Amino acid sequence: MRFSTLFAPTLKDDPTDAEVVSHKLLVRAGMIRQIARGIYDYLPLGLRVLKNVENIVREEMNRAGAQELLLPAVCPAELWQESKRWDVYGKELLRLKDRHERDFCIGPTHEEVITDVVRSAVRSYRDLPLNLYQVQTKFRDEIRPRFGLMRGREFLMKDAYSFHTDKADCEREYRHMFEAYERIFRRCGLEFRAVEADTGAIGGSLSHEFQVLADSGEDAIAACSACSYAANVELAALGEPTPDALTEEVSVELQRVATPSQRTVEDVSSYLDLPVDRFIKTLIFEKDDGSPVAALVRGDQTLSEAKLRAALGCEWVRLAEADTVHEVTGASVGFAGPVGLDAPIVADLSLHGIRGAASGANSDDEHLVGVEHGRDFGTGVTFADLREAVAGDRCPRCGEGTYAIHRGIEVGQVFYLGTKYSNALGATYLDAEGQTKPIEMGCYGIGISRTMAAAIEQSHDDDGIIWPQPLSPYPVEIIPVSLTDAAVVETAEKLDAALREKGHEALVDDRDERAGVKFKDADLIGIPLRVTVGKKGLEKGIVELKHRADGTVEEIPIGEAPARLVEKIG
RNA sequence: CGGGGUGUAGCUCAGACUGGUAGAGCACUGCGUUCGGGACGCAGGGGCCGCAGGUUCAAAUCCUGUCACCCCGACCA
Repeated sequence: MRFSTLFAPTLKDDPTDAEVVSHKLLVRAGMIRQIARGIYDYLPLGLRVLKNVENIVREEMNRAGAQELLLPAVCPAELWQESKRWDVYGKELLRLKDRHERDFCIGPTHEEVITDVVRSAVRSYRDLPLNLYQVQTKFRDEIRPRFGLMRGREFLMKDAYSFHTDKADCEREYRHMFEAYERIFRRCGLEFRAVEADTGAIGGSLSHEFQVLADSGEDAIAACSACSYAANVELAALGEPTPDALTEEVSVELQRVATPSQRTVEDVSSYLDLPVDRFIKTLIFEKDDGSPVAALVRGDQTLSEAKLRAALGCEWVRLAEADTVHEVTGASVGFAGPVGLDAPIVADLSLHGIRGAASGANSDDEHLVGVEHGRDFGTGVTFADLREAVAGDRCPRCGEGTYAIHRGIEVGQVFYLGTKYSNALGATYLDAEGQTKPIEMGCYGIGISRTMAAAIEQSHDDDGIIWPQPLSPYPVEIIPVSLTDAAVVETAEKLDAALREKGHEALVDDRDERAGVKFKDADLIGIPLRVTVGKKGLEKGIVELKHRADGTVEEIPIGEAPARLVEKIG
C-alpha cells in the first residue's frame, strides 16, 4: 500500500472530545472518527485492525467446531416479549417501529433470535450439540457511552451460542470455549487474565470474563499470587477473617454521641477522631421483592452488590431511596446503624465479634460508640462474605497466596446459561426415550472493537500506538527517506515487491514529505516493524530495521532484508 | 435522569466581561529554498461564530429557548 494514496488523515493534536489514550490515538492515527456519541466511522487503517481481530476470532471459533451464521440486526419485538426482556431490558434496548407501526429493536445481543432458529429446526437429541456464532454490529443505547471504542453504543461483537442435551455436555463445551478464548487472546498478542465473574442481567450460573490487563481498565481484578485463581473484586472469594485488634478490643459501654450533619464515614471519623476501620457502615437496600434489608461492612470496606445478591439469593438489589431509608431507620441518610434496627440485617464476616465500634444511631445527628456484636446487636443478623477484595487479602482457594489487584478491560465473557432461554421460548428436543426436554445453553461473547481499543490501552507510548504484530494494519512500514534519490526509491520498491511475493503487504510511505513527518506518522500509527531506506545506509549496503516497541535499530544487508522481515513477521 | 463544562476555518484555540460586522498557529493551494525526527519565505483559498427566536441603528459578543458534544454521578456486556 502506498501511503500517498491511503486515506489516513492523521492529526497533530489530540481531539478535544477524547479522554482515554486509545480513543485519542485511534483518531489521531486516522483510524476512526466519531460521528455521534458512542458511534464511530472506521477508516481504512482502523478497519484493517478490526478485521485482523475478527479473523483471529473466526479462525479459532471454526477450529473449535463452531459454525458461523448471520442473524438480523433488526429484530421483531415478539421474540423479546416472549423472553420478557422487552420489558426488563429497559432503555438500553433501542426500539423502533416499521411503516406498519410494528415494534422492532436493534439487537444488543441475540439469545432470543438464535433460540428461535434452533427451536424451529432442532427436534431430536441427534441434532445436538450445536455451537453457532456470528460476527455482527450490535447496538446498546448506553446511559453514558465513553472511552471511545471501549464503551461505544454501536460495536462489533462475536457472539456464540451452544445447545446441548444436558448440563454435563454444556459444561464440556464451556471449557472448550474457554480454551478457544485463551488461544484467541494469546494470538492477539495481549496480556490477559480469565477471571470468575458475576452473571449479571443475562443470567445463568457460571461465568468467566477475559480481561486485558491495562491500568486504564474499568474493572478491578483480584489475582492470587500463589494459585491460578482470579476474579472480579466484586466476586473474589474471601475466607474467614483472622482475629485482629478489632475483636480483641475490650468491651466498653455503649454511648450515644452528637454528630451534627456528619453523614459519611469519613466525616464522622474525623469528627470523632476514630479510625475508619472502627466504623460499621450500614447501607439500606431494597430487594427485588420490594422489601428492605440492611447490609453491614466495615468503614474501610466497599460492599459488593454482587455478593449481597448472592447472600440474599435474589435477582437484584438497589440502594434505597431517602424516604425508604427514613421509614426503615427513622433517620435521614447517613445515620443508619444496626443497634435496634427493625429490618433484616446481613453483615460482612469481618464484623463478627466486633467490639468498641462506631455506627449510626438511627436518629438524626447522632452516632453510637462502643458498639459490640452480640451485646448490642446480633439477633436476626446473618453473616456472609459481602465486601470487595483488596490487595493483600488471603486467597481462600489455596490458602497460601494473597491477592494483588489489577485493572482490566473486559474483552470477552463465557456464560453457562442453563435453560433460561430455552424454557422461556420453548426450545426443546426429544431424548432417546422420546421424552421432551429443554435444551441446555451456553453463550460466549467477544467485543471485537473493544479488543482493538484494549490492545492500545495496553500497548502505547508518548509517540503513539504500538500494535502487537498480529493486529497491526500492515506487518511492516517501509520509509524511503528521500524521493529524489533514485537508488533509495528503487530499493524501497524492490523490498516492497519481495515482501508481496512472500505474501506480506507493506505500507510504503512514498509521500513527498520530509523524513521527520514520515517518522512521526509511523510512530503514531504504530506498525511494529519499520524499515528505513536512506542514502547513508545504501552506501554501506544496508537498510535499517527499527522495532517500534523498544526503539532498537538493526542494520540489515539489503539482500537479506526480505527474508529477515518474513522471519520477524512470523 | 441529576450536577458541571464546551460549541468560532479541516484540527487546536483567541475574540465575548466593555455590541460596531472575523482572528492566530497548524493543515490546505501556488512559487522558491530546504530535505534522516512534525522546515522556511512570499502569495493565496477557506467560517450564516451549533440552531431558532428576542433586545438594538447594529449581535460571535447581551437575553430566552433548543440541539449537539465532553466530564462527574446513578447504571451497565
